[in-house]
Amino acid sequence: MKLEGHNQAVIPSLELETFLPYRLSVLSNRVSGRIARSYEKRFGLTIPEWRVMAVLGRFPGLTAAEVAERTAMDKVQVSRAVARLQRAGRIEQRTVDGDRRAKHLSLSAAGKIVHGEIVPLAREMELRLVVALSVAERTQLDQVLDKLLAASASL
Amino acid sequence: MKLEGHNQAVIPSLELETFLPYRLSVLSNRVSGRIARSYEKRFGLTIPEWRVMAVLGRFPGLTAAEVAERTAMDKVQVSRAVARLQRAGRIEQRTVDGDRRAKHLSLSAAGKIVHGEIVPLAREMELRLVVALSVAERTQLDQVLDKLLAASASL
DNA sequence: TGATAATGGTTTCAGATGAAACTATGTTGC
DNA sequence: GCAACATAGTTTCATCTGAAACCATTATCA
Repeated sequence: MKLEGHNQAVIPSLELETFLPYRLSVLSNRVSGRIARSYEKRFGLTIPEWRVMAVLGRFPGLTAAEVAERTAMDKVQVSRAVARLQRAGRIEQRTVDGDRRAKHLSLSAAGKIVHGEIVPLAREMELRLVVALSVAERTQLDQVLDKLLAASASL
Repeated sequence: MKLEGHNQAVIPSLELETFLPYRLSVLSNRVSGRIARSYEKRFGLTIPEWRVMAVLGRFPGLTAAEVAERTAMDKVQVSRAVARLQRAGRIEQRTVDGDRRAKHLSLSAAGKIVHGEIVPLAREMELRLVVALSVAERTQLDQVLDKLLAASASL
């Protein structure tokens, strides 16, 4: 005997607004998009280009493959970003004897200047986001993100 | 008098691996990508198409503009996703008298079947992610995400 | 050695994308 | 009623993208 007041089958539905992957996606797209627009306007940089610059600012001399690994970009993206950055004179490459395939990349003087201007800008954006959180919440967020990132690696 | 053991200027650098927007982006791309691959393979659906189906599964009869609003997609994306879904016979549209511009969309019978198969799959992916967290952490995550989403809206 | 495989990186090709222009329908104010 | 504007949705165009094919160099090993 049915207790429901109707005979419609219960369809499993997905509430996007409470679905974690969706929420992450909306948040991430908004934040990255916002930051990207600001340096796109000022320096004509795309997100991949900026990522390459960010990582080279910290680890000069990486090869394209190493950049790809550290930025979670694929090698095609890196190759194209590097090509554009070079045309714009923002990075330099140098071949180390031993392996003539690998290009060791680093920021040029001009690139360092751009890098130096964007970093505070990016940090400010991050700050504007986390001011919404208490100190305790920021710690929680970091820990939870660590765990989720680890879990996501083995999906 | 300098205390540092070197005279190199301190260059503000950005540690991508601790930079919140970056971490969010990596996590989100991994998760969405993983889910997307699974329904891409089985049903040939793209992310925008799946999002449209998800929201129509829950709110049949929405117009394209309303779908766009609920999914955080733009109207072009929705228009194209709808076109493809229709070609594949997964949604239906109906014009309500009153406004002949608006198309009210809903899943077709075939669309409902696909929808019904993907939802558990998506939920399982979400589950595989959050099992890495304690119950308390899940609550924290939800609250923190609420706050970040609100903050990100006014960046 | 020299053949085969592996690696670093680039190019090609076909499809995806977003911004802006466009078509069609509705609304507003006179 | 009708000119001007707003809205729903589509199309166009130029650019971006990822997968696979590709080239060059280095490693493996019979």
